[in-house]
Amino acid sequence: MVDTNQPELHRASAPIRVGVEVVVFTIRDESLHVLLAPADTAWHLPSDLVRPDEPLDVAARRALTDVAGASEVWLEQLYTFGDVARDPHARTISVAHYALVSADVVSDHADPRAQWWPVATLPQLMLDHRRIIDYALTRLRNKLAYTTVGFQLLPQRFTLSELQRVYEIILDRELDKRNFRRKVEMLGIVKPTREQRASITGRPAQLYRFVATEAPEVIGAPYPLTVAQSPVQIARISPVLRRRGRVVPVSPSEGNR
Amino acid sequence: MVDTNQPELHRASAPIRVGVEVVVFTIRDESLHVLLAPADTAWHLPSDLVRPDEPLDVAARRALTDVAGASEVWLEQLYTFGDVARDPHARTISVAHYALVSADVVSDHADPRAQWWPVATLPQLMLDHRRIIDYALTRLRNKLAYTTVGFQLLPQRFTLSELQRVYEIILDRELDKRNFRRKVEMLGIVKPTREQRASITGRPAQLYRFVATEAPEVIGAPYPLTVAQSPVQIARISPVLRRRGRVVPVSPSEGNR
DNA sequence: GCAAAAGTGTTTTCATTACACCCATGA
DNA sequence: TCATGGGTGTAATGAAAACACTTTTGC
Repeated sequence: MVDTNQPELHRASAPIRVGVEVVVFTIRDESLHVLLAPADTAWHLPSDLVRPDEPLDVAARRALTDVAGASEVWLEQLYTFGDVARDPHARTISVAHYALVSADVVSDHADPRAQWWPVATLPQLMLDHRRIIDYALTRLRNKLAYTTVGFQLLPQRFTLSELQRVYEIILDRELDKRNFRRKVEMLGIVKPTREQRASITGRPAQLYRFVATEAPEVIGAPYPLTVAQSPVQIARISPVLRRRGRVVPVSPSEGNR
Repeated sequence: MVDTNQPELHRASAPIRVGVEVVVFTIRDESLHVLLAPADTAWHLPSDLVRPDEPLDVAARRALTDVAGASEVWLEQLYTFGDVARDPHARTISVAHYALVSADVVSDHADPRAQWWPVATLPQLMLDHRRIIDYALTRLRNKLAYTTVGFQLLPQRFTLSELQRVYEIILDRELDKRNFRRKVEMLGIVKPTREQRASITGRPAQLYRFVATEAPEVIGAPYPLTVAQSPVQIARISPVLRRRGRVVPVSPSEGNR
């Protein structure tokens, strides 16, 4: 809150618990997976309560590390879920995050019971975690089209075919090889390395690395996106209009573009 | 949080305060304004603490109503600011929202000391409220280009020139009248009414109303944005690439597109 | 030599842009 | 009649989409 100068506006500090949840995405076996940990009757996202002396992202990174092992991964705040009844035990608001990891980063989990689940066939989930995953997936699809987040799902060096597969898997749609390569080339966001990768069969592929682009700030950091936007549209998203009334209940904001 | 089945993962409930803040935008005098309330030495956003028995959006709407009077307005969650030091008095995380209101809706404030400030010339602000406004503005600019939020800043009936002015003011750029009208026409998101508005001088203008479009869900609601996206691009945003490293600190996620 | 994946250009289509004049009204 | 804002169409540009064959390697 804010108005420490206007104590009359403030009510007694409320016993609301603050937690973080992390939807950890990776690509394995040609499909998008989410990391889940088992509980008694259902699975759940990596999560924890926020400590009084730590920022939200640190809590999220800790939750992630406890389950996945890795912590040096791309992480972004997603949305804050605060329904009164979302956790029947105690009023708990959850600052949900999502993370993207390369399959080579987290092969061995810190929590051995944790498992990767394909987003297409998720198990029974606790509380509102299904909804959180759905929203994270929506956000990921959106951001994939106008940012370079997709690279976070690949190792440092990758082939253009691998990059294209990332896009195809997440967007769930085939892309034209030549158009894709021309676009990536034109954007100047990859650079060939001196290495090639021998494929199991067929011609060896050139290995590329991701290369940072012009603008001063990092995707995922909002405030510095002062004026100019809309970078890196690799795949056009189908133009469908959305309906919309005049007064709208607040709910997970489509998120941020 | 989640794992009520794994109490060992949980730490004692933390004394963290949960607040909401609302960036209320409107257009007046040909520029975008934000509603602020005065405190001793600085101005601040409408805000309040979240009560244990209310959802976040209800708290936000209450904070809004207390200051602005109106409550039947468009409201969306923006981002959750949770830096440890953002409020020196007590650890307080703030679930920031933004609201769009038509100038005709809030002429008389509930709090008579509240004032509209042009976003271009804001006064001294409390805590991190400047940053919250900056981010809300970024989000608004982004969403304006691919959603129909802009209509929330207009009364029920409006002229196409008024609509165009909304876009020009927020995007801070002139738009071509014919191109703008063709686009709006093509999108089918406005419908002429039987009324006209006599302008102070010159030809009377046709009044239009906003009309909902195809897709099943409401903008601002994320999870139902299942697959298809990218509607209503009224103004193209300049194509600038953003730089991006591999590991990114979490910060106000550009938000959601 | 053949199976398998890598790599490479051109044409069509469509949306965005740029651009200038007539119309209806009140004073 | 004139000042003011409302209203209208067409051509040029540029990005996205569609489309098929050659190359390199291992076996």
